[in-house]
Amino acid sequence: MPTKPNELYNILFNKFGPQNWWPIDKKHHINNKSDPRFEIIIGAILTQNTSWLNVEKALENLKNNIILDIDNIINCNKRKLQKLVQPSGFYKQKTDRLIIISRYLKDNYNNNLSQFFNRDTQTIRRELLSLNGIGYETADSILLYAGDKPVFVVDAYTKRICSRIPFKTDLDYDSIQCFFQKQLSKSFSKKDLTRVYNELHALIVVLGKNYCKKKPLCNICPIKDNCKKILF
DNA sequence: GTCCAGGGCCGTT
DNA sequence: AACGGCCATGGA
Repeated sequence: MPTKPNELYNILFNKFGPQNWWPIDKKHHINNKSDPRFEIIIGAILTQNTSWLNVEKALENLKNNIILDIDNIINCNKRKLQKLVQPSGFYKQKTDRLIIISRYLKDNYNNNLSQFFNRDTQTIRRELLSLNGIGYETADSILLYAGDKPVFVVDAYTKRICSRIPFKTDLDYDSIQCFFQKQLSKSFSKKDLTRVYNELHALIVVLGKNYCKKKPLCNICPIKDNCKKILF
């Protein structure tokens, strides 16, 4: 029997424990009465093909200069915003993307994220994907981690791990997402799916960062007995 | 110095 | 549909 997603989840959870994503700065939002969901949206854009360490530097810059909310992104001088975003790389396009989604949320939802998220998941997803700079992974990260929607996020680590185990799925985004959601729906009750998708994606990132790297560390990998790609 | 990171867009086949 | 070039920074 080939390894299945719920087994991957169990192994990684037992090994690494709960990850409690998405990482946010709670103090900032308590002190300023700002919406932590917006920081998740910002972080999802800033982390596009970028290490989280660099994203943290940009988020620090932002929080040291402006309270993290929609209006402050829109009203901030663009050059200044670019300077703050710079450590996360691709800073010009990322600055534009922050402004685009902020404008969108202001113009269409009056800065009300509860109103934005309190709708059909696929409708929200289509809207996010229509924005320049929001692709599948960014949209789904926002839906899962900010919107608390049962949507499985596929990233480069997920694709790499799927190809190595290997799972019985094609390796394009939709195929992998569909595969995980279908399989995990069989193994977990509906009320647990959001939490499971949340944890599993975070756990996959831990595995991909530390073991299933481009040059994999198969000999010490926690899933080596459930994976065919032994190459150390 | 080289490689890589929690992608997405756009132009070319 | 699939692929390549491009966008940029900082840590390992």
